Amino acid sequence: MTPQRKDAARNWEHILTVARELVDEGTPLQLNDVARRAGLGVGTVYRHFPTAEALLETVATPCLEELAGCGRKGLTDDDPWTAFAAFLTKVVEGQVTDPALVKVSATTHDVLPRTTELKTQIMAIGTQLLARARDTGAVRPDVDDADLVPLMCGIAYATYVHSAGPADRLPTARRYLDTLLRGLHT
Amino acid sequence: MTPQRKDAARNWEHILTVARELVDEGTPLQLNDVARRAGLGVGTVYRHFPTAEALLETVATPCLEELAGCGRKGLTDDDPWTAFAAFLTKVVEGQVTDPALVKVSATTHDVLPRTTELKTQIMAIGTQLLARARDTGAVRPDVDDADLVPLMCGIAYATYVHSAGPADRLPTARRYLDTLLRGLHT
Amino acid sequence: MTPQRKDAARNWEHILTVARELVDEGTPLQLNDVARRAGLGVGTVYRHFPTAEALLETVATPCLEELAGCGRKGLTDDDPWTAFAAFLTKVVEGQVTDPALVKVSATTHDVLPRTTELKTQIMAIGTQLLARARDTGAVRPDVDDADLVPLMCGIAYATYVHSAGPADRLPTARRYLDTLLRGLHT
Amino acid sequence: MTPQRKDAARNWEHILTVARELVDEGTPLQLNDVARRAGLGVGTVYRHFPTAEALLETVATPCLEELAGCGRKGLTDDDPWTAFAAFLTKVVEGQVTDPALVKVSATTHDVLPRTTELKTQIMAIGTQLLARARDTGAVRPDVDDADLVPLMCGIAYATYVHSAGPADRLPTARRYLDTLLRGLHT
DNA sequence: GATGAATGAGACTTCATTCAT
DNA sequence: GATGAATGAAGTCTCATTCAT
Repeated sequence: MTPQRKDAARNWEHILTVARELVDEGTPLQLNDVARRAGLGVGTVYRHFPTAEALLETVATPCLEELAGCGRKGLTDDDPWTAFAAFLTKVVEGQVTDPALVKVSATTHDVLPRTTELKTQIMAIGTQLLARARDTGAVRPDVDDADLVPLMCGIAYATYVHSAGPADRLPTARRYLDTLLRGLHT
Repeated sequence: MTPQRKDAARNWEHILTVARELVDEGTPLQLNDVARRAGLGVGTVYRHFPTAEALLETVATPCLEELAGCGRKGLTDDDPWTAFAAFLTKVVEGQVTDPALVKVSATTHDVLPRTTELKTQIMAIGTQLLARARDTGAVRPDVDDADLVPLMCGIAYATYVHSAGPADRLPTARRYLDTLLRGLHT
Repeated sequence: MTPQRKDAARNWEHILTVARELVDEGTPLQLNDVARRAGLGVGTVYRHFPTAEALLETVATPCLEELAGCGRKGLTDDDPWTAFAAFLTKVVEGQVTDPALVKVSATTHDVLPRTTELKTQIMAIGTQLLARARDTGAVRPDVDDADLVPLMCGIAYATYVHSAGPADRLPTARRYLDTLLRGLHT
Repeated sequence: MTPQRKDAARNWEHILTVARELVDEGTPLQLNDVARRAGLGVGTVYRHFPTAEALLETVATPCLEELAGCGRKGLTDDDPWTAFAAFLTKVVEGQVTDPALVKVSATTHDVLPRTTELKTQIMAIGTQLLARARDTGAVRPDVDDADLVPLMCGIAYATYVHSAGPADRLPTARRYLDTLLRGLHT
């Protein structure tokens, strides 16, 4: 996936950096835009990322990887409920910090295999954490695995609707998640 | 608001019907599109609805009115918590039945005065219902008035992310809201 | 030309008043606009004035008539040069006071017979005043009748290019005309 | 300003040629029109010239440059009055040969920096030539620098009002300017 | 590989005019 | 006669994508 030639690799990185900036600004990702800001030809951007979705997913990939990592660590945590809650907190924090993550999470259809793979892993981890917590009787039977991602997206969305600026977001999101978790806890 | 002439009134209704369909399909409202589907000239649509937002808000208006009505009735309910919960349920059901409602609710800036008026009413009702419930000690202090709309939008969003088709939506939304309400309840 | 029925006559007047306002504001004359401002249906405006040009010419008519009147009086003036200069001054003052006049004067093709008639009269008067002035030897042979209207339009145009607002216009136009007249005088 | 690639340069020239034709025909410059006539996509025209004004100013640029050049030469002329008169003649001839020039001159707001620069230069030259002529006592104090551009535009406008076709224009304009100059001369 | 010019569909909007009521 | 709703051509502009250089 990562190109061979050194300059190509440099371009690839640069495009990603620019895309990250645009996403963080809330600007819709347009490949032309990215190219202009990156000081590259449109064609170059298209060569590296055939569609805007591909670019968006690539932008989101590191965050997805980090979440997967956190989740894996959480699986070794002794207290199932704490592990579960901590994981969801990570997810929500990620989504609220990174608009790319909400978009990618909310979609069923991915364009990059890597995205699907990571989303599957995260789903699986969520499923396990939920199962473990449920086994200890800490979780009510109201939700199942398929609800986790939607609920996290919902909290992120609520946060965006509520917040004036990026600064408010983290505390708001935590507050909303806490309320939800209390609802889930036995 | 509704025009006087019979043919104009018919067109107005027709445009609204078509817009409703598009909204329900999830298609972004474009006035040209509406015109084409309605078999009307673009100008006609623009005459009735100067912008897509105006049309969207008009589509959402009946639902907003219904919600306001329900809410007013809820204020007379004896049990504050039940009234509060019932109102939020209505709101979420509305949003999940009608995508227009989520969009209109999630925006701060309205183009129709009527929309602002209704949203203000609904907000006021929510505020009162929340205050009454809180006064009886039924509600934790985690949330305040400004959280109600975002949370309802969040639940609707979560529902859309989760659901395969419109059919799943109502039960899912209720389930999510119930969980949230349990988190809010003392 | 003037309609029979009293209400029709009233409408006719009203349309004209509104059109006058728009012209004075520098707004391009649009029959829809006129109708809206007049609180009348478009159809009514169209009935009275089939085209924007017809309306514009009608707006300009009183000024044209006044100019014709002034000119006729000027023909009886004893001093041919003074009469000539005074007439051109009137014309320029009219054009600079009334944007409709420049437009109507600058066009060859009129839509109302009355306009053509008045423009012809004014032309004829200009021709005579010029001839009389020339006969006394007061005017250089540089210009002929066909130059009078263009030159007056040119001065009006120069004035509009120069001026910040309507207030500056009259003195500027007079200054420009004086210079021109000095150039014409023997 | 001119693009690097050969085909792009060709298009740029072609667009300019077409625009020139439209301007000469008296057709208002519309980018769509230009594209159609040039057999190019609209986007191509927009890429080269973001607005109709930008295109119009680019069309006018060569004439403006030539005028600036003439003016600079005129500053070295021994006879201030002749130099002044000759410069104004050039200006008027330019405006009457090229309708773009009148429009660009009559506007205060330019979109291309180059246009502003050239107009400023020409203004400065006019100011100096006028000052020099006035210092020798050759010019009446009736006009000042701010009148030069409006007066030239006025003469051009008068010429367009007068003339049947392009052929008449040059002699007419010269005649009008001569008369004006006589009015300015001591 | 990199470039960025070209493309043209399509969205948005305005407006002169017609014609049903 | 009066009304104003309807029309749709035409203008403006944007943007995703292709392809010649």
